[in-house]
Amino acid sequence: MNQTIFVLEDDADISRLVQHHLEAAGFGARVYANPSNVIADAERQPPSLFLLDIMVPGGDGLDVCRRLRNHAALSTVPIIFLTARASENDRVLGLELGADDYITKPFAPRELLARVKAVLRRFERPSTPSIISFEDIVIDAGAMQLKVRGELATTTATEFRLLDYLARHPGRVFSRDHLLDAVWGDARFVTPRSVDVYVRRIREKIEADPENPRYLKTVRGAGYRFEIPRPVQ
Amino acid sequence: MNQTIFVLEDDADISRLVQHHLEAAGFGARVYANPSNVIADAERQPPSLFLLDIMVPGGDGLDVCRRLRNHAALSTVPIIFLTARASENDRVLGLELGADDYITKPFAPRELLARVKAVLRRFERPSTPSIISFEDIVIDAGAMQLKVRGELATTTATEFRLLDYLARHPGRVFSRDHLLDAVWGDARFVTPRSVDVYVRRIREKIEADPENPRYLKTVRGAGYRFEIPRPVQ
DNA sequence: AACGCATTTTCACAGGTTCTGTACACTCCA
DNA sequence: TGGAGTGTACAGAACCTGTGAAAATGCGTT
Repeated sequence: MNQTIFVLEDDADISRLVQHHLEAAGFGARVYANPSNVIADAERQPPSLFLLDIMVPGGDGLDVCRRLRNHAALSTVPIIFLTARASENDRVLGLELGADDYITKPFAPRELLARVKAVLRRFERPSTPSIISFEDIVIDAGAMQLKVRGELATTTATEFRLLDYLARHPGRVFSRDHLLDAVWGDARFVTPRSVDVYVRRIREKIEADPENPRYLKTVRGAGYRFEIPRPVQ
Repeated sequence: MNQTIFVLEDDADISRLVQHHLEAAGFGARVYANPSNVIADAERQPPSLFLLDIMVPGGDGLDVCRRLRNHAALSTVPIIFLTARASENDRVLGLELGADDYITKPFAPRELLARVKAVLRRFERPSTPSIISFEDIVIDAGAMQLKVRGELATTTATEFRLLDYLARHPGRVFSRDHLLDAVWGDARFVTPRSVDVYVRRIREKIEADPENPRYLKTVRGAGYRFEIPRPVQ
């Protein structure tokens, strides 16, 4: 996961609330009270989504929206508006400027999260093929199923995500920290050594000889690599 | 999905908005500012739906509607009108000419999508077969009936929609959040745990042994999957 | 407006599975 | 041989799901 959301909101109470719930749901959240900072930061590191209060002193959210939509690199990042109930006009204006959804204040945290997730899901790029296969293993991400030498192998969710991630970038070495970030996602506090444990369990499931792995190789001092096996000579 | 929608709308802001949201929702969208082009194009490749602005310079949407309805090949394609707020008259006229729904401007994207989907659902051809069946259960979406091992089983609306959705994508794992989005729709914000409750009730109805489901499987840490059962060996 | 019924939603708990830190054994390389 | 890096076993913690029941909601009828 590891998706970051930029929040533009000048009311400290609300922004704290929003930040808290976003983070509790596993998102990264950065809160801004000032329109110009949002865009500057976003240029360096585009977020997955903007949550913009329509009314912010010093240039309003509508203005930010307009600028984002005309911004080459940021025009595809979805935007959700936070609007006060009454301002029907603003709302419509926001939607016409290309916002993707709006939430009227006051809002329930659950609604906030539901809308955020729904918009993110809509924008999620129609990803890589659901099935990737190698010589004797097949990874079906859509079905969350793993086949090894013809047999269905059972995996836990984390095992599957880790294997899937590695197998989708064959040949590349990933550090434990990187894997924690990519697979575990949320800013959990997990020891890098846990990765070892999962690697072992995956090897037990996919490798004919877990002691001499063909696929999931250790790169000493660096991390792990999923390797496309060369035919046994 | 892969359904295309033709949009007749001369206001560039609005048409961009509409196009963007239709595409974000997975539809193909083609925008026209000019009535005659719409019909010409539609003759070559009929869309799944027309979205017509009632007021367009150079022959209005009402006129297009009339011509479409009298057009042999296109008379069955559903039509939704976009109307300005006040013009009650236009609205009535549009519906009398055979439009299937209307949306008053200004509108929320959510409303647009909801209406588009609703109309498409109404017009859905047997292209997505109304009946899907497995070894010992038959789901008849048209009749909203469920048959289990020959017996008619009664279901509530939500139970049926959930089962239908899962069964139409057999083998795929869906998270609770995804299911809420797909089955419950846009208006409600319920706990993901509610999905569990419905799954249980569906199992009680379709599974011979609800404790060991053959069809509706739990994928721990991920969600649920409707599985095509393999013959018992 | 009030009522009853069916459906939907929430909640809390129990039981089971999965996750994770730790400790220690092992391997590799200088 | 020593030290850093890696593999493994294990047990408690954390998490997830199923379940029963109650509360809330919706809906048509009286």
